[in-house]
Amino acid sequence: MPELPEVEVVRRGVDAWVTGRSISSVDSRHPRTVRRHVGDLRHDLLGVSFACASRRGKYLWLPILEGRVDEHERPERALVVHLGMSGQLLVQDPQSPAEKHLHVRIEFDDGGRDLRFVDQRTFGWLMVDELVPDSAGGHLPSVVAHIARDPLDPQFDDDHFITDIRLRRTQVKRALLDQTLVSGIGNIYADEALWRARLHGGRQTERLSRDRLSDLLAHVRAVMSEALAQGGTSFDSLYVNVNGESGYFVRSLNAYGREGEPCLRCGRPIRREAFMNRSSFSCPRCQRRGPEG
DNA sequence: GGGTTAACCTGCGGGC
DNA sequence: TGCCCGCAGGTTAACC
Repeated sequence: MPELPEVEVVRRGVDAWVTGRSISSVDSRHPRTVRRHVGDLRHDLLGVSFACASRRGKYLWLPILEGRVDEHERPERALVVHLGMSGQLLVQDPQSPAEKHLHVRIEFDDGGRDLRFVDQRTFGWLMVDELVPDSAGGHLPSVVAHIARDPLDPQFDDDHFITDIRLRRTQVKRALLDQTLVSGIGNIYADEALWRARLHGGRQTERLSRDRLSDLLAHVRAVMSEALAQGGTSFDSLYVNVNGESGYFVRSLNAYGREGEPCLRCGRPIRREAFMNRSSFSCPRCQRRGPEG
């Protein structure tokens, strides 16, 4: 399940392998994968090259350089990628066989490794989109404009976030998963940050103090930074970096997926509850629903 | 208009 | 062995 740390690992890999190379062919095999794209992906990408890969939350994009690589050219379009739940961006030897769920393959005129979008559940997608100005003088794809900055973004405004989340008057886990409030957090890291902050996800945001929310935000940053350092979280082959390798952070999870196992702080069995059509994992003693928790 | 829910999708594991 | 069902969850359209 790619959340911010996993997407950042992929961004770094794509950036290292793909930047500056000229595209010689585009093979799009699945209509859902480019479903948001209004033009012809092949027509839009043939002959162009990519500038340095960028990311906001779980969205990744490769700015398009229309002509020869020129550091002074300001890209006006980008190839935007969202991995969904099971999407993978792989950098492969052109001779290696097609993956079972290979949906898009991009080859380069230097004959080196190609770029492949593989996705079992087809929740992921990619598209070419125009770049629009952001609030800080930079540019980002228009489809990403409604997404909030992520907690690892140097320009993330903590005070603004804490004010906004309290105004929402909703449950704190619901708010953490709302990408328009703060981006990059999915079910796994939401549960992990809440466990570290000793907060139950069902607590109402307007009843939490600014200090409590600031502490939660610090835990969000900590758990994501640690996961990033370990290459992300992998439960199976569904999440891998561009070389097909899994991360190791699953070994460091304290709550997610540990139903019935002892809490590493107090020893009580971790509970699983249904929440927003998915599962939430928490400690019944450390993370109480009441205001005293 | 903002909060909430269901649908999208495929593979896997458990139960029968 | 094979079938059926539930589960996994990011995003968004539709609903309240």
